[in-house]
Amino acid sequence: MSTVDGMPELPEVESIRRGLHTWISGRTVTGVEVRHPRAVRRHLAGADDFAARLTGTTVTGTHRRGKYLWLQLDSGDTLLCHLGMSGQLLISSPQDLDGPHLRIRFTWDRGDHELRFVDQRTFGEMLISPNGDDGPEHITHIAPDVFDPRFDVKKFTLALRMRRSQLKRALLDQALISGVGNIYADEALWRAHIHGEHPTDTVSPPQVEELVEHLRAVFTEALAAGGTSFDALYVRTNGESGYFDRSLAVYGKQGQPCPRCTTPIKRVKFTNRSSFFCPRCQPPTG
DNA sequence: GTTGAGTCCTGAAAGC
DNA sequence: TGCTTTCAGGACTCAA
Repeated sequence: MSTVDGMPELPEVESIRRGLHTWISGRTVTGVEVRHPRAVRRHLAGADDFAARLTGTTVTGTHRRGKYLWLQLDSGDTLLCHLGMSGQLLISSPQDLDGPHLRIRFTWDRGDHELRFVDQRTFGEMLISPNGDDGPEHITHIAPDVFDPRFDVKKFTLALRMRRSQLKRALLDQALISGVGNIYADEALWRAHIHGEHPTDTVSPPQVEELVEHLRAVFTEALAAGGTSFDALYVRTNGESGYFDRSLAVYGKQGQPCPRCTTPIKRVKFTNRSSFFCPRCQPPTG
């Protein structure tokens, strides 16, 4: 059996954003050291340009959409970040050992702490993106998440019903609704008693409203718990692991009793990953 | 418009 | 025991 990794989803990213805001809002970047070029692979001008354009800028705000996090800079640009599978943003003492997966180090005008982008699997990345009317220009295709004031459940329902796809697949499409990953998709679908393979074009408006409410609830609970963690890959900005995994009902629980009806949770293959559901509470017909 | 396969990468687990 | 192979997982690209 392979390990189940806890990848940063919306609650984890929001938890990190809040931690970052406290530490670096109003601070000026004095140095950037890119330790691995892959960490800035989408910053096409390269690591040196990345460092040069950040050095001397001041952080004026911290923002998030879905799983993307960005720092607003006084230069008019944003420092955009996606944590990928295993990314961490650590507030570290300069005396702390670097560790093998340090990708980028930021130093600040107050030299008591530095920010470290640490990422074992290097699926995470950072880039400088111009700030447009709709946030960083590189993520204009990313839909609002369920906490965004611009999120419109009626529009979302309409978009879903116009698709000829399956519900879980649609939930993971960041261009349709952002911030939902494999874990919370399974949890919200279980709470809503809906099978992930339910056709999108026959899902009812009340079903979508209920699903969205469950997404908000599961995110809120995870955020209160500090994020989900299955192993050492995910830690908050101060290095503490989250612990929401104790509250998960179905994700990673194959063979264990459904918390509602005690039917063993099933695991099925889903586009190179896994889906977990209760075959009784979430019948395939929806 | 939608799906599926491939790509990136690491390390744990499985297989031999 | 120790080596090799397999695999997960998000976002993106490309082909069908």
